[in-house]
Amino acid sequence: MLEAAGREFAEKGFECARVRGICDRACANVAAVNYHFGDKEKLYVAAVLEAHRCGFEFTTEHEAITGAGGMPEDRLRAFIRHFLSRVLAVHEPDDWRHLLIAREMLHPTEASDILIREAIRPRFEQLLGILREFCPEADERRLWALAFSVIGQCLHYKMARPMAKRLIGDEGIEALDLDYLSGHITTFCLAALGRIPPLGEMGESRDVAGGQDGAGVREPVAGG
Amino acid sequence: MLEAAGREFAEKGFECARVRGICDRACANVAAVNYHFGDKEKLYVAAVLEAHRCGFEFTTEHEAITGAGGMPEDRLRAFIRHFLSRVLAVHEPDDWRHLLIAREMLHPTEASDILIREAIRPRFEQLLGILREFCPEADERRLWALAFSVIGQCLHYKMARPMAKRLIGDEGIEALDLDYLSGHITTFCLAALGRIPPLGEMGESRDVAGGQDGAGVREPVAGG
Amino acid sequence: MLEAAGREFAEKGFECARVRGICDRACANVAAVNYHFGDKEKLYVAAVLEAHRCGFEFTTEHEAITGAGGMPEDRLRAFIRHFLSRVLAVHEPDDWRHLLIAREMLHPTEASDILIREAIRPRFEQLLGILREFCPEADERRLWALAFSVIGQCLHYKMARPMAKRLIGDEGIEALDLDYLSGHITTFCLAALGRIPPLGEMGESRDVAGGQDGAGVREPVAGG
Amino acid sequence: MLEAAGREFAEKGFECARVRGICDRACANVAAVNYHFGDKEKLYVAAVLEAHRCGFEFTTEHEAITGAGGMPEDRLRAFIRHFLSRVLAVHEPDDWRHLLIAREMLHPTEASDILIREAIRPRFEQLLGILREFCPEADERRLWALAFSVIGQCLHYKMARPMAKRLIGDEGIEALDLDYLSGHITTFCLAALGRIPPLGEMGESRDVAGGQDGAGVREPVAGG
DNA sequence: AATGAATGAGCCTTCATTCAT
DNA sequence: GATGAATGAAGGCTCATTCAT
Repeated sequence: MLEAAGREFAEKGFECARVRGICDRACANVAAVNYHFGDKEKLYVAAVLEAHRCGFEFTTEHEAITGAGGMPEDRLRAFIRHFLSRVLAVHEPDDWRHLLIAREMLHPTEASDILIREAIRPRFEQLLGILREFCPEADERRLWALAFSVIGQCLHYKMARPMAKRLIGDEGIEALDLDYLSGHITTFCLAALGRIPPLGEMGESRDVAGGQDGAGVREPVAGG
Repeated sequence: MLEAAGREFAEKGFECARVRGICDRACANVAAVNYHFGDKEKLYVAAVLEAHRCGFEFTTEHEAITGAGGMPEDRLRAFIRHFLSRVLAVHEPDDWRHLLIAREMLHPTEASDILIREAIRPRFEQLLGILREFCPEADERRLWALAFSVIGQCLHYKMARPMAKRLIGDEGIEALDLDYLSGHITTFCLAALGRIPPLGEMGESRDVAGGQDGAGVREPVAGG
Repeated sequence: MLEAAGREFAEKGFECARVRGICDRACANVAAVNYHFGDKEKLYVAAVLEAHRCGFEFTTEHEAITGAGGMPEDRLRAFIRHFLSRVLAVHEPDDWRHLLIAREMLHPTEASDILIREAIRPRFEQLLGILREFCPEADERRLWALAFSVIGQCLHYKMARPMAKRLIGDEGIEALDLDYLSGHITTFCLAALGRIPPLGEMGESRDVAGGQDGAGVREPVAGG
Repeated sequence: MLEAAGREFAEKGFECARVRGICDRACANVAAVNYHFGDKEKLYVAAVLEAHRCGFEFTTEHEAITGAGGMPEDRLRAFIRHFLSRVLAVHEPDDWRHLLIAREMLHPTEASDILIREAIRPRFEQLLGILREFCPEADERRLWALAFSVIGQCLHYKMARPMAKRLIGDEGIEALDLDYLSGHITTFCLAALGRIPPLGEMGESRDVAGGQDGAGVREPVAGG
């Protein structure tokens, strides 16, 4: 039931989702949602919170990977890759959870409160923590801007994907896969942060000693 | 009328916008939209194209500013500032145009065709041109990724603003104003591209000799 | 519900019938028709088919009466009387069924397909069969014309009744009741077919030895 | 304008006719009908009366043809042929006048009053007069029934034509053209009235000495 | 005089919700 | 406890009519 609701809400949004559509997916009666959840809106909140549990698992898992015990570069690389993997997963057919959360980011509802508190803010703080290691004396505002620069680059592939697809074509989009993009964004950020030579300054022959995922930080970039 | 429609569509989206709501805003009869535009969908397209005219003016103006005759750094700085100024304008009360275009980016409709062709693609190509000056030997894919890194950082403040507001508070958001953000993003990108010293490597006392807009590229960043 | 719909459709036609009107008659909600039948058109088809069931019963009953085992004269007489009884019933207050079928005859819709196949064509073929006994060597075209002559005389009292009422007055119309008309039309046809002395040639005193229904074939006609 | 209105009303009926459709046909403004006629209904009446003028001409012409100075047989034959020619003309594309009048016969409106008085009743009385010559001693009721038998046979090809087309096919309908049908109906009636040998009693070789139109009364009918 | 613009009533349909079973 | 039937509110759209020009 929550599964069905989540899919419908993720695909069509709250307003355009039809309770009949949800009940059809769940092979349940039309009255079921009102019976079990009282209300379409309450069902939506329930679905978001269901999706959030996944986010919580993600956070936990995330911390295991990007947790405090490692080089900042590695932690940032892991963060970006992990975050990006979720972003790109949105458009896989059965991943309604992240799509639903994405909708919440654009149009927060009351369901967002708990979502932010338990899933999003922890990751955000974690990213701030990583960035603070790069720029220990940066003030809060700078850290925010840096964090949004990281997040923005990743999230863009979720938010503006349909438009991007029109700009560079289906093949173009597919060429920008997880490996390539996580490598690119990590490189971009680390270069900006001065931890690796900047892009555009050196040839494609730059050392590519690698990221955990083979799409390492130092892969060749555009030559200058 | 288009004004009213644009606001309603921008606020609520196509499906949830009510033609009655539009006509109320416009102090017109419910039948007015069908009389003047045929139906709700045609009105939507008309509103998007109306919004696009602004984008077209923007492009023209843009090219004057960021046109080929200057240093790549200056052109990129101008691009980012100009683009960001449009992005941040979205949430001003009477700027429904950019919000509507943002909706189109998430869910392209038939109205997007002309929008992309005449407004978005030219800007995109322009950005690619600027980036190509930084990385003359980069392949297409790299240029795309770079462009999306630039655009993503800017667009994030439109796309995820509600969520960001919850994360860092109203005051936090207001602190990230046009001057600060355009400076930050330009710095971030130029550093990544190796045209300025990277962030995080030097003190806040770095030379800030200036951008045209006073929020110069080389303003102090996070200290190291 | 079908009752209400049938009445409304019969009275006003498909386009002018109002689903609100139907639901009012049926003391049901406006949404009832869409709930039960999908939309107005499907309801119309359902109503026509409901009306058709009566036609089907009629056909069955009809065949029992006019079936092959009898003199052609008797079979034709029975056919005419039976057909005419249905025709004249149209204007009884609660007989929407035949009126609805009459509408279908003027403006066939998709509902007509089954109607023709199961109700109208069998009767038509039956009449052709009867006529063929009178004129065994007639070609198809002649039989069609004969059949339409029979049917046309009967149907006229349904089709053009309002006009006829204005021409000969209410009393005139009422004088042309089932007994009289079935007698007249049968006489007219049989005379034309040569089975009885023609009208206009003999006095009103002609033998009236009777039809099964008392309004026999050979009743006195116009004197000569 | 009346031309346009007449066509639209004839094709679609009063309710389904659209004043915009009428004005489009007439290349006039939407407000024209209300300006010139006050009202859709008043325009309808005007169109019917316009159509009636043709009926009046018809009556005049008719009387010239079927007028008192001739054999009753010839006058009846002329009446049937003339009437039938109008009936069959209904389905020609530009003959909206008769179609409009036909609509009035099914659903008389206030426009019918003058129509009946000046166009229909005279013809009806004329037919009664002809029939009275065949049956001089028949009472009024008998004459009415006879008249309706004549009219009904003719009118059937207007009223039930769509249904007939489905029963006997397009080719069947086309085989029943004016010559054939006027011959058939005249024969049928004259035989019923005893003025010619009945149908079904003699072979196809019967003498066909002719009607004015070559589709004479005595053409071969189905043999017996 | 004649028209383009605008209106309000009304129609069919959809949908979340409720009710009786 | 759970469901199929039914409801009323609301939405988009059409159309004859009116109004200001």
